[in-house]
Amino acid sequence: MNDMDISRIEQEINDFWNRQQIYRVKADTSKPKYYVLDMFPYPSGAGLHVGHPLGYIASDIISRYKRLKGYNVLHPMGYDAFGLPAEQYAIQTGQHPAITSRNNIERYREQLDKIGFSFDWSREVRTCEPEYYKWTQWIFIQLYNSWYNKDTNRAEPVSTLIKQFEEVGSQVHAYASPHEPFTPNAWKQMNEVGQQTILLHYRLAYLADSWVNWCPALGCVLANDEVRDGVSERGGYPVEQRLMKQWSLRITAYAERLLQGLNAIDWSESMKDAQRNWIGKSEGAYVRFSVADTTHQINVFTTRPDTIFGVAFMVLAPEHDLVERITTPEHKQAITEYQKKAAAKTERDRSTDVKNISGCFTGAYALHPFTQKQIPIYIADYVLATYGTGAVMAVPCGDSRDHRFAKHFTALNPFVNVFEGVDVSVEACESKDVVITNSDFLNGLKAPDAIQRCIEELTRMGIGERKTNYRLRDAVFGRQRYWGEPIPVYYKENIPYVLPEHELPLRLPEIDKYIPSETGEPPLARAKDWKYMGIYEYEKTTMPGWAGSSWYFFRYMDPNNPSAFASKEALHYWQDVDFYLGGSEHATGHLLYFRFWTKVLHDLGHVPCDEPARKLLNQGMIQGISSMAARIKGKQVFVSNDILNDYLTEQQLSHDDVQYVYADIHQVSNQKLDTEAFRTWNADYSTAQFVYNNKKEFTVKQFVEKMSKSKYNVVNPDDVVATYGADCFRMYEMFLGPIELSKPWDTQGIDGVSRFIRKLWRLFYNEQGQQLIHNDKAPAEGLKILHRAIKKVNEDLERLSFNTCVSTFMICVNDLSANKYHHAELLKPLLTLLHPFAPFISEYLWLQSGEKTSILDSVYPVADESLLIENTFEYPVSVNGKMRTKALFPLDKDQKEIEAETIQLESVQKWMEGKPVKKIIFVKGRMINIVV
RNA sequence: GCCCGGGUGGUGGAAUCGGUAGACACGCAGGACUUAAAAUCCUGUGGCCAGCAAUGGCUGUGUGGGUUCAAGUCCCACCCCGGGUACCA
Repeated sequence: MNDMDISRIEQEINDFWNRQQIYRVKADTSKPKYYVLDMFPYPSGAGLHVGHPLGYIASDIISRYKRLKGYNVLHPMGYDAFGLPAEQYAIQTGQHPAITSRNNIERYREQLDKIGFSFDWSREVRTCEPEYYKWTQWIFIQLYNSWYNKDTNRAEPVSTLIKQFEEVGSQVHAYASPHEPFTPNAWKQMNEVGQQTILLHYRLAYLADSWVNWCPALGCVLANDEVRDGVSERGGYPVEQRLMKQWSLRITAYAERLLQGLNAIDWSESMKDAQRNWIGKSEGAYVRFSVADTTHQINVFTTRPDTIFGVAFMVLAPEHDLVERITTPEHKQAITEYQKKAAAKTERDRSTDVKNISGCFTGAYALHPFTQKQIPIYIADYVLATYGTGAVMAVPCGDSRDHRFAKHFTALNPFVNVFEGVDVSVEACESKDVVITNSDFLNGLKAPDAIQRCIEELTRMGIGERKTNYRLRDAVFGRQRYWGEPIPVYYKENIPYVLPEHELPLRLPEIDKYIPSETGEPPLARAKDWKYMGIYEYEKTTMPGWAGSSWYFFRYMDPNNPSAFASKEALHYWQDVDFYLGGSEHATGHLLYFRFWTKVLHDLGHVPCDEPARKLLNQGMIQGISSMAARIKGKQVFVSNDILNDYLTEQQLSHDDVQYVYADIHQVSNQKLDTEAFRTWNADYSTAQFVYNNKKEFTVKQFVEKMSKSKYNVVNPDDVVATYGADCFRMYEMFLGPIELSKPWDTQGIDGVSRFIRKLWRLFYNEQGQQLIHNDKAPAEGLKILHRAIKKVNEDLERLSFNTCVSTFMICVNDLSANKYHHAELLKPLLTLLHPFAPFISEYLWLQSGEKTSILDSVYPVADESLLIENTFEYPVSVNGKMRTKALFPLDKDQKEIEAETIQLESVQKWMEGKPVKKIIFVKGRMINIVV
């Protein structure tokens, strides 16, 4: 080959790898296993854009690196194929989502194949295939058939719960939904319906009422995302909060273990923080307040029982059960109106908007447990029904929301301040570093002591107790959608029963339209004759998007197993994920559920590991750069953005006369628009006139936003690969910056990587296409160049700094080129070192240099430290902390001598200005600082 | 609002443990080669000031304070941008 023909090389090497089936992996006990996993993509209709492969490239580098280091690497890929966009598309076009999903997957596969990933495609999974979701349903059944035993601290089969019911009745130590207590005898005498109803309160998958955003016009529940200003984003219909009976998973039983488990895994602290905050453990107390003149009690959770003497009012969530019962007749109307207003807001709006304080007095009063004083009871939307007990004791001096509320309602002023020597007139004091006063038996105690003392007293009086609360809520599992896993449940006398395992999968039935039924039921209600055994109604909701992704990593271990979700052998060999890579936006969704399911499966003895992923890396997003051309409103006149102001002045126009329109990113280079391409791109612009700057250029305004078709800023990896080759694309994505940061895609700079690859090529071939590589002994300087790179790349890969690896390769190749080093002893280890980043060219040059087997079977180079030892160091010399000069000293030279010589340096003397030396800071091999 | 990130030249970024700020690239400017262009190669390139020049000085990591012999890095306060906020995936 005369010169580098990248597409031919990539083709040739791809064929070579395919012939060898080089990415097929099997359990092999002679090697240590290493499981590298990417968060699998949702196959959207838009195809892959340049942002998707970022993480896949990084994980592919790790996979190849580990393989070269002797590990048996599992590196699979699949598709998270159930989801809303496909369903939305189906609603609009009538196309079955299975078909669009299949097409999208095909397109994804084509794109992925071009980038040279080492995926073992024989292990591909698709969550929407019955062979896969059979096992998602199977896991649901395991959840349904389990309860959480607080004594053994794990999930157990419901059979052990029934045994305990027979012995101790509802005294069993379990995580359960609230229900009436019962005795062992009462249990035994219950009929089937009664027993099943009780059991549902304990199952890890259970039916319960949950608050949802219900949109009557669309006949479905909406995500907070899909609701804006109280109306649906689609169509603008009103949305209300409604209680709905839904399947939920009892993740709260695992709150403490999910929290503790974080200590044992190598995830970033920020990711762990996000999960810790989400779980939201807080320690405090339950306190029961009686409602004056009634038998009702308001149970509140508080983390600050020490401030109980500062309670100025009570606040219930507008949805709280007691509201109806305690509101006095004269306040009824106002309360009902307020409830309606609150119901129109999403939970997010309610907790976000702290500036608009609102609330409504119920007319009822609670009694202070210690003073028996009357405390007014309000409802307010800042109290959420879903957190704690849905009621708070409001202490204006100690809580900023309560403080704002009190300031807003003059009737609540003045309020008691229970903190000694703290001014709370302007804002609340939330610190626990305070001494309590105005508080009877708590007076003089520090807050932490007062908390303990108060809980003791509440417990003694039987009106409260110590309580650990979690913000984490049970996960609602049912969706009013079509394109998801059917929940394998049927109803008999209104009691849900799960399908027998041997009848799985319960296939998604065909329906005529992908919208709710005429009666407002979920789409599955449209399925004709869809009944269990032809008699019993099936569950009509489907599973959420996260169901299939909560366990997929197990399926990759044994993807085609028809009789188990994965064999015991496969699970035992592959265990867990060693390296997991995906976006940080999954912090509190997927990553929590995936840990939860793993723990449940572990408790039930199905999998060996308790945590799914030992190590996690979050890659950032690649954003798009949008370009907009300035156009004079109502005219076909476009003005170069850099001279826009001058033009406007000249024409006596203002900025209001300017309208910016999108230009396609492909017509723009270096902020300059190809005006001819722009003109032909859109028929509307065919008569456009352009006002150029004095260089005859037309510049556009550019800014960063999410990559999206409608913004004309999508860059497709295929185009980049076609122009520059896969190796260059891979290296450039890594070169862009730290993997975990988000950054806009900009091809400025890709030429540098492309030049690097050509430079590498020139180490092997001259312009005439003659091989330059030879077997002479490499000089010490050459070895030093190589081993410096080996050391740095190894270190950087271990700390996942991919961008600096690329720089290191550039430095190495620059140095080798400058010295005209073409020794095989230098170049061949370099190829192996480079292989994870640039698999095609490294494999090609490897084979061309006479090797018969793949570079993937070569030995990864190890840095020889002895080659890198330096004898001297050029010390930066500072005087009073300012760097003034440099001085070269042997590294083994005595510190005293160096100090003495340094002081004598002319430039040092100059800056010392004759002042006496106070101190000399000497850090060997780093710096010298002279303090005068 | 709350939680989690981030802010360094014209641009992407480097500086791993508190120790030479700007590695490596892009871009730009100048030069070589060429009939010309592309490609390639060489030189310069944070800003300001002085000097013909070598060079020297000042300044500089979002803003304002602080700790330290020494701060991009640590602490306090603030500003701006991105992500999440429980039915988008």
